[in-house]
Amino acid sequence: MKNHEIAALFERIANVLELKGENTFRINSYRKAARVIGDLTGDIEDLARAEKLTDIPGIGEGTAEKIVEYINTGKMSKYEEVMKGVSEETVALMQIPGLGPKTVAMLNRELGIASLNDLEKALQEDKLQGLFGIGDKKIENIVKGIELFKTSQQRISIGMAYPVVKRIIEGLRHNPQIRDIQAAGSLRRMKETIGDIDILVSGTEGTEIIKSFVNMRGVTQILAAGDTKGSVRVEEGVQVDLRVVREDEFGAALQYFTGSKEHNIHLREIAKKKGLKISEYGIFKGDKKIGGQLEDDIYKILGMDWIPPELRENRGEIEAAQAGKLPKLIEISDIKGDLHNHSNWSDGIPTFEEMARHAMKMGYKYLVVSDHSKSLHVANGLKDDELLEEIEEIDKLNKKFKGFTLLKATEVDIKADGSLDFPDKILEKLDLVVASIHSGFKQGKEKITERMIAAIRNPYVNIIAHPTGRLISKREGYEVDLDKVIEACAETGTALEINCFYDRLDLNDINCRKAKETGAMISISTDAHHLDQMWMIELGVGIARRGWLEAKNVINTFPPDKLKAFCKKKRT
DNA sequence: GCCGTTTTCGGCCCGACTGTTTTCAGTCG
Repeated sequence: MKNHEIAALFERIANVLELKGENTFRINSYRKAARVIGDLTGDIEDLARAEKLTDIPGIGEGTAEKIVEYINTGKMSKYEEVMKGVSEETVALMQIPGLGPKTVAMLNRELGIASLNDLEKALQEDKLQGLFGIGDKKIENIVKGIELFKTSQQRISIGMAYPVVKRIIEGLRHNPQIRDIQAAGSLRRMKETIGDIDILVSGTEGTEIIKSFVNMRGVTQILAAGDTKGSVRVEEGVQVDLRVVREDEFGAALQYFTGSKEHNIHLREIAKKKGLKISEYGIFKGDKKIGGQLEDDIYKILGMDWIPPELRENRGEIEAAQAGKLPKLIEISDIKGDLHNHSNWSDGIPTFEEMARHAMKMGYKYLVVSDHSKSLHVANGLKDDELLEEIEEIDKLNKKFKGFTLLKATEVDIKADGSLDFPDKILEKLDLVVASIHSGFKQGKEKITERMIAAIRNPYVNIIAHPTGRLISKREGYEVDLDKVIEACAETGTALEINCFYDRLDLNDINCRKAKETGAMISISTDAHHLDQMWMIELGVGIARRGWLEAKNVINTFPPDKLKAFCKKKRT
């Protein structure tokens, strides 16, 4: 699948054209093309073969030709043409905050600066002084920008940002000057990584609110503290911005600061065609404000349904909302249990009983105990007889519970040759089987795909855990043909997992949507090794919502009997 | 480069801030 390669090429073309001062609308169309191709759920080569490329919004004749050229020859002449005389390093300079295309182009033209090294050297030698449009302040800002670029490039996982937001909102909620408080930005959209955290407040006495915000526990550095905006760094290393807006503007501001940028641009285009205007202050007809207190105002006035934040990525949600065809997204309250957890029998901390009590407190009807299997020595994987013993213990314990069941399971290793780490005659004694890959990551794509499909075809395997093996910003996943895996799951009645652990979030949103479209079921599970990790189910539900999933697509929304029937069906 | 319930040509999202200049370009979210 070449989707990401092609998207990256268009993104690079856009960056270089920007540096070269090309027409901004042309640049934006390359960016848009890059974005829609990156978001496609299908294979772009299939679309090219079917001559359907121009059906994709944002792809016209010109772009389609370039895609076809790349698919057929492995080259894109437009890309090679624009890259002449420009280095990637020069283009990368535009990522430094405060340096845009105009400044980078000017520095390159006047001083031959083509890399970060060149720029730092020129700064040391005071060479920027006296250039057109460059004053002392600008130089100071470039120095600061470089520092910022070096230190704070990384986005953090939503799992790290989420507790920070909860803490801040809890801490401020009781402040009498505050009427509404709500996280915005990519966190509200439940994106898997977060750049910085945006929190929006409506209320009077902005100065007072900001003051209590910047003096909160956990704040390590105050970056700004005015009367409408405060900005701090917290001990987790992330920047948090708090904005105070008027009550009658809260909805419009929330809509605006939630984004995504692409979603908002599309909405404003629609508004413009209707003779309206949207800004962070409201929705306007001429000079007259016709809405903005509620977020719903904006969508309603534009003639569409309110769109859940997780869908706001300009991936077709606006068209669906106009047609009244948005999915009824899964809610956290639909979840009846967690289907992947570890106890102190393998590498987890809690006992069975502690796990069960915690699950009941969360309102669950069932919880799966799925300890590791024997090959995974590092995780103290269970031997055959230990698993049989575990089954007996759980059976005994279950007699104590009413309206709740611990389900007997394993997270069985899919071994390097595709066989499973326990024989079928043991697996058949379990309520449910989770299977996953923990070894042989370096095998080729074909081999890994084969291994997985062999596991999927086993009649006892119900869930494939963390299907791609990626760890966010630590490790790429193993190579696997996920399309084939999804098809095999759909065909056999096997579920794919959204692993909720904050550095996994695997499947991701786009693959979830693909699974839904193909007809494969999903399990949302935490892979918790500790009771304090079971809350992460919220992250998984967020990813599921981003993947357009409804409760009916997710097996752990099923009541106990229906879940059991789902697992049994494969065995018959 | 894309796109069309005013358009096949002439548009293409909005507002704030900053630093530089002397009315505005560049950058950002």
